[in-house]
Amino acid sequence: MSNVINDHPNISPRTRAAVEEAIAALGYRVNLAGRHLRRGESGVIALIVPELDLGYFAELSDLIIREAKRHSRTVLVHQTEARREREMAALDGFGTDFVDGVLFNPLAMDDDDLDAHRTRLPVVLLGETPQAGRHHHVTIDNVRAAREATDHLLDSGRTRIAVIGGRPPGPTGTAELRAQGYREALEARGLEYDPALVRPARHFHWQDGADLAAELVNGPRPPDALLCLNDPLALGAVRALYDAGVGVPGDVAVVGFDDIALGRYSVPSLTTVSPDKPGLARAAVELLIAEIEARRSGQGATEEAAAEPQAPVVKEIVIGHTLLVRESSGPKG
Amino acid sequence: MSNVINDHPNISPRTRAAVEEAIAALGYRVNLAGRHLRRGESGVIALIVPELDLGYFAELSDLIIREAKRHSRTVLVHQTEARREREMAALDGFGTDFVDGVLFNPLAMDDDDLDAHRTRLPVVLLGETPQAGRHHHVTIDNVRAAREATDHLLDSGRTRIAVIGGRPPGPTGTAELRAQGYREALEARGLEYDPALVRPARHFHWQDGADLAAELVNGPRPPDALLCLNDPLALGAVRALYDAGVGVPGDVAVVGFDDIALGRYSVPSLTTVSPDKPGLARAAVELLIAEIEARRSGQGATEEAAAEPQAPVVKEIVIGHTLLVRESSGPKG
DNA sequence: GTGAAAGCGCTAACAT
DNA sequence: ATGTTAGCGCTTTCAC
Repeated sequence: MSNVINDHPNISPRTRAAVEEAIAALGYRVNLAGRHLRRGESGVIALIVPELDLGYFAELSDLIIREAKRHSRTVLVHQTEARREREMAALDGFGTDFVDGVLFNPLAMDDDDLDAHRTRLPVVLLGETPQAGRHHHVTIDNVRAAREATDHLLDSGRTRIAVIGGRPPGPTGTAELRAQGYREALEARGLEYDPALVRPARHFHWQDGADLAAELVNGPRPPDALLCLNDPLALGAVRALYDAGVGVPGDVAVVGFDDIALGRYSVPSLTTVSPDKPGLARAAVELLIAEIEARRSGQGATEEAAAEPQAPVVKEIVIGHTLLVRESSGPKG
Repeated sequence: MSNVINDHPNISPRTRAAVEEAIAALGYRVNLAGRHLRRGESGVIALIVPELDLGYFAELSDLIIREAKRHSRTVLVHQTEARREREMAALDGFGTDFVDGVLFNPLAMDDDDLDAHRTRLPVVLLGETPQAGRHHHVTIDNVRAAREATDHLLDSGRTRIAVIGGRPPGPTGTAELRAQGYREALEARGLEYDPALVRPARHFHWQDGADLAAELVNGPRPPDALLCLNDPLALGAVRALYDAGVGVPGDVAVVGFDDIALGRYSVPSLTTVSPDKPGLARAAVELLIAEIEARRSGQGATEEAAAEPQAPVVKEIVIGHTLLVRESSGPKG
């Protein structure tokens, strides 16, 4: 069987035709197990995300799967529920064994965890801007996005803006970066930063948004705007405000992040920061595949080069974003 | 290396300990490619669904992945966008090659397609009640569920109930079965069935729900209730009614199907038919794995048995459901 | 330009 | 109870 040679070298047209006919006649299909064993590459990449039903990750997964297919790869999706142990396990454990590389959107693991964690696989990080990463990563400019969203709220006359899902500004993680953008926007106008307005969320789900919004509006000095660090939090908040008889946007404006489809159809429709998801999917898949191929050919190259611990070049790709202004941040009433 | 033998036969405790220590010391991990090639089984099953960001399928996928992991299997998720060609391709094409079996939720393919389609892989169908299936399937009782939902609307004083996403009652597919349940509920009370009230949807998305609801309430004889065949359609409809100044549930009641998380937090919260998703996930995975194992051992058994075209026993498992009554179908105002 | 053969890492059958 | 071995289907190298 010289048929497999088909893929690359030179072959006479007649033989090729004959072989192709035989293939069709016998209904032959390559056995991926054999190929995988021989090549050491399965053609499968893993995508590790917190949770698919957050909307954002469902949409992103879809785009990544399509993009991977364009490159003849299959995608295996793992969910971590944003739990640190599960993120660790997904990077290294069950299900990672026949995968060529990993696209990873960490939520619970921080920079230190990531640095400490040694993986034999190529990894591309999504949605974070890790401080001193050993891995490539692709992300939006979270600080700037949060700052723009906050500016938008300030421009529309809001003065007490709470952050739902925020954590004190710090070097690590999406939440901190967005909180930092928020703080910068306040400082640029000489406004006071009130830590009481920044409320961390554990799960970034509807329920957390609802609970935190209820707490805030029932508190001593209620806010007149909510900067919610993702759309589910924002939609939960909207629901809680409705229950509390608080008008949106009349009494309180609400802004989210991620632009999930539902925000367009909710009542009121949701103002949100929309990352360029197709761009993100494309960049991430291409970066990962490049890394996989680099390592493969890198191995065969110089012995000395192979002795190096890791490729030293870490790429960071910043994806564009847009603030979509919709009903939930309309004029104060 | 006798270590691999570990898995099954008898071995002395001392040797086992020694081998395990060596494994730990060397950081050895089994190579799945080798195992796959040798065993002819990859430990991966495919899950083929229309779209993850419909909420329902994201939640279901999550449950199925968990369930599969309990059985030491990994799940590969494919999306078909409810397009017939992509459903066909997913059953047989790229990405199916290193999979031991398939869980398939068809939307576009009908009974005939399914019967015509020959797959070498074990298949379990989800969410349908195919007429003369060659495959196992697990589903809810769609006729009864739709009938209960319709009864609920009739009980609350509604008289003109439209079906969004419905297709004329017929033997095939979820939509037809639900429409049939709707019709039965009407007939049981001697009410007239008005085909103009049954509106098919192409995509079962928010937008379709919004469009169809708008059409209906702006029509000559607007309905006072909407039976929407999934939750996204229902949420889209709610949004369109709000835009049209129609009160929910005051003027029009809305009911959905599938119980996606968002329906609990929407304004108003959504009455919906809630299938027992964990039960569905469990039954589906167990059925598929049983089938995979049956075929594997079946091959080795009698030569004559292997000559039979297909195992003749097709199992149908019916999963429970509940009607969750929430705000969107409250009293008429 | 084409065919032959070795070997990827594993498991199941067999020999010890 | 343990060690040895053949061979799963593919790709790559090498000989023709």
